[in-house]
Order: sequence, then structure tokens, then C-alpha cells
Amino acid sequence: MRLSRYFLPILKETPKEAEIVSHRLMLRAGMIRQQSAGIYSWLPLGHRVLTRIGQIVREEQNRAGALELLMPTIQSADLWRESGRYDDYGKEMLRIEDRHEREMLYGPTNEEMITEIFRSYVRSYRDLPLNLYHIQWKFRDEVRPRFGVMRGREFLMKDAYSFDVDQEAARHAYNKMFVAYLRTFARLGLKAIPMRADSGPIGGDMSHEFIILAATGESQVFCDKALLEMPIPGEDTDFDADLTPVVKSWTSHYAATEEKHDEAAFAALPEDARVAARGIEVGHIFYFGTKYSEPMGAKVATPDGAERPVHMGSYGVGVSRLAAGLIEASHDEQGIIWPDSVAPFDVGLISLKVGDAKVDAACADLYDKLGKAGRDVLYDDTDGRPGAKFATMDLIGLPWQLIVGPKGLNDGLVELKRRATGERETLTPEAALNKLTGTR
RNA sequence: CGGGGCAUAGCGCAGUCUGGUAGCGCGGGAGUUUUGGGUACUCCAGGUCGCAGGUUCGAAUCCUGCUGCCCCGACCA
Repeated sequence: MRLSRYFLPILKETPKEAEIVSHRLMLRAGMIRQQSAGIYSWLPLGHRVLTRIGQIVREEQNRAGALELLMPTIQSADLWRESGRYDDYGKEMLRIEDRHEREMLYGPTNEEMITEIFRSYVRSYRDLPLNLYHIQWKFRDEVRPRFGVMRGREFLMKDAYSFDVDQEAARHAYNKMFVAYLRTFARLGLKAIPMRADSGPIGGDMSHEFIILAATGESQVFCDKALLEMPIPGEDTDFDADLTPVVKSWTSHYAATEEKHDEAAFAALPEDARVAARGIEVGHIFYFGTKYSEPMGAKVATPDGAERPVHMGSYGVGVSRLAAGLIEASHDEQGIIWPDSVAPFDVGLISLKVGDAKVDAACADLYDKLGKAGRDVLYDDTDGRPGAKFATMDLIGLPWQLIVGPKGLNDGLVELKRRATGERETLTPEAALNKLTGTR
């Protein structure tokens, strides 16, 4: 993409409403535009990031055997009356009325709807296990939205729902998502730590929040340092095999949010193993048994011939929140530092002198070859000052900056800068290409 | 939902106390200059001063009501 043809409304100054760093940087980098309290438009740069995060989440859900579908944002109040949640949910639910004066709502979550889908087709335990998910916008009318997309009212979430014949099978479904989440967050370049969460009356030990560590996180968390160095299950993980050992290894170390913190247990750890940090919740998985299947009549025939309500769990990932969470976890004074896996572009190609024949030709060649090698390139072909160009690239945080100017080119050289480390390297265009198109 | 605050040009702000017909910086346009880390200068465009009433010869400024937004707390993916 040529910057001259792109829509990248950079702000030099920080809008005053932005308090936390991710919100400031998202506004300054032209990623989002607030439309109303807690409601945002995703501008092209932000949209790319959102899409890439969603894609990684999707790939890992699929790998774990979950099936993607898409449910609507608008739901009928009747459905929620079946579970009893229509009256329980309170003002956080945005209730609306259609032209026929039917009561509708903008879904804050989809347990009822997925249960309705399940019950109308599935009759036998032979069709289980089943895990259905979608990536869809949700709306929760938070009293006080804040921190940009970190805590908006409208947000993009991946929510998966598992259906199993009994609790034991449901545990396996739970473990699969547990492992999928470890992989997902690792691929996003994040250290995410599963922490025991409140599971309500049914969940038992089957409820975990996945928390990423970031200096500016919203809540205090405590954990064993060992969790930060734990190996991530590989691509070749067999999701049909028993995953209990993996889950056990992750849950056997101390990890707790402030609410569940046990000072004594934490103090029992060796001093250098105690990590007290700030965290951001980016995922939540839990088992809730027959909470919805029972009242909504989602039953299957079991091997012994009886009909029983299915055991369910649900598994959320805050996709739009992750965009902000990633920035909280990875930025510096200059701006965002995207991990390679979610960066809106792989390379920022900077022409230091637009109009100079040699520079133009070298840039065009590099742009072309990088594109053909499958790299997303943002080519700054605008007629601006070098300083401004560098500042913009640093702000939007592309992993690599390839800098082409007349001085270097006279010696047949260009400069390659790694955004994360600030390392610069002067090399030939060919060498730069090799480096950028080698391993991702 | 309790407490506090803000609303003046695209963004950041001054002007409001003490009423007299709106200004600065950044950004945008034209140009000169500069040419490897937000260059300097000149000129230009851009505002129903959040909305509605009221007071007054005259309201961004005083009064009343409303709306939107932000911050702290409680709550939450």
C-alpha cells in the first residue's frame, strides 16, 4: 500500500480524553475514531489489526476442533425469557423494540441463542462433542465505558460454546479450549497466564481467566515466575488426546488475581519466583453444566437410552480488547511496537526523497519484490520531511522500517531498522530483501 | 449509579471572574526555504463559541433548563 493512497489520519497531539497509553496511541495512529461513549469506528489501520487478531483466534479455534458459524447481533427477548436472564440481566442489556413493538435486544452474549440452535437439531449423544463459535460484535451498556476499546460498550468477541454428554466429556472440551488459548495468546506475542476465576455455583475448578501482563494493566495479579517460562503446546498438539497433563502443569503453579489472592500461599514461594504485576483479562473460559440446557430443553439421548440435558461451557476472547491490550504490553515513548503476527503491515518502506529518480526506482523495486514475496508493505511515498516520516513509522509501530535515501543509495546501500529493538543495519537492497522475505 | 469536571477552528488550548461582536500553537492549502529524526519564514482558508430559552442597547462571557463527553469510585470481556 502506498501511503499517498492510504487513509492514515495521524494525530500529532494527544486528544485529551485519552487517559491510558493504548487509547492515546490508537487515536494518534489513526486506528480508531470514537463515535459515542464506548463505541468506536475502526479506521483502516485499526481494522487490519483487528482482522489479524481475529484470524489467529480463528485458526486456533479451528485447530482445536471448534466450528465457526455466525449468529446475529440482534436477539429476541423471548429467547432470554426462557433462561430467565431477560429479567436478571439488568441495564447492561441494550433493549430495543422493533416496528411491531416486539421486544428485541442487542446481544451481550449468546448462550441462549446457541442453545436454541443446538436443541433444534441435535438429539443424540452420537453427535457430540460439539463446539460452535463465532466472532461477533457484542453490546454491553456499561455504566462507565472507558480506556478506549479496552472497555467499550460495543466490542468484538470470539465466543465458543461446547456441548457434551456429561461432565467428564465437558472437561475435555474445556481442556481443549484451555490449550487453544495458550496457543492463541502466544501467537499474538503475549504472555497470558491462566488464573482461577469465579465460576459461580457449578463450575468447580473449571473456570479460568487468561490475563496478560502489562505495566498499565487494570488489575493487580500475582503468580509464580515459572508460568512465564512455561512451554506453549505445539502446533502438532493432538486435541483428541488427554490434555489433562498440560492443563495440570499450568494450573499447579500459583496464579491469582487480586480478588482471589492468597497472601500466605504466595509468600510460600521462593522470593525470586514471586511475580506481582498488573494484568489485563483477555480471555475467560468456564464450564456451566446444564444451566441453560436444562431450562431451555437442550437434551440428547444417552447410551443408556435416557434423555439428559447437555453439559455446556463457554469460552470468550476479547478480540477488540486485545488490540488495545497488545499496545499496553508493547509500546515505547515513540509509539506502538506491533508483534510480527498482528502488525497491520510487515514493513514500512520509507522514501527519504520522493522525486529523486534513483530513490524512486529503488523504492519501487523493493516495494514490488516485497509484495511478490507476500509481505504487506506500507510504502511512504509522500513528499514529506524525513523526520516526520520516521516519527510516523515509529508511531504506527510496523515491525520493520526499510529506509531508502539518496546518500545511502550512492554507496548502493539502504537501512533496515527493527522497530522493537531500535537496531539499524546498513546493507544492500538485496540483502535487505533476503532478510525481510526469509523467515517471518 | 454516587462524586467531580469539561464543552470556543480538524487537534491541543487562551479568552468567561470584570459583557463591547473571537485569538494562539499544531494540523490543512499556496509559496519560498530546507533536505537522513516532527526545518524556518510569508500568505490563505477554516468557528451558528454544545443546544434551547432568558437578562441586556449589546452575551463565548451573566441566569435557567437540556444534551454530550471525560475523570474518580462501585461494576464489568
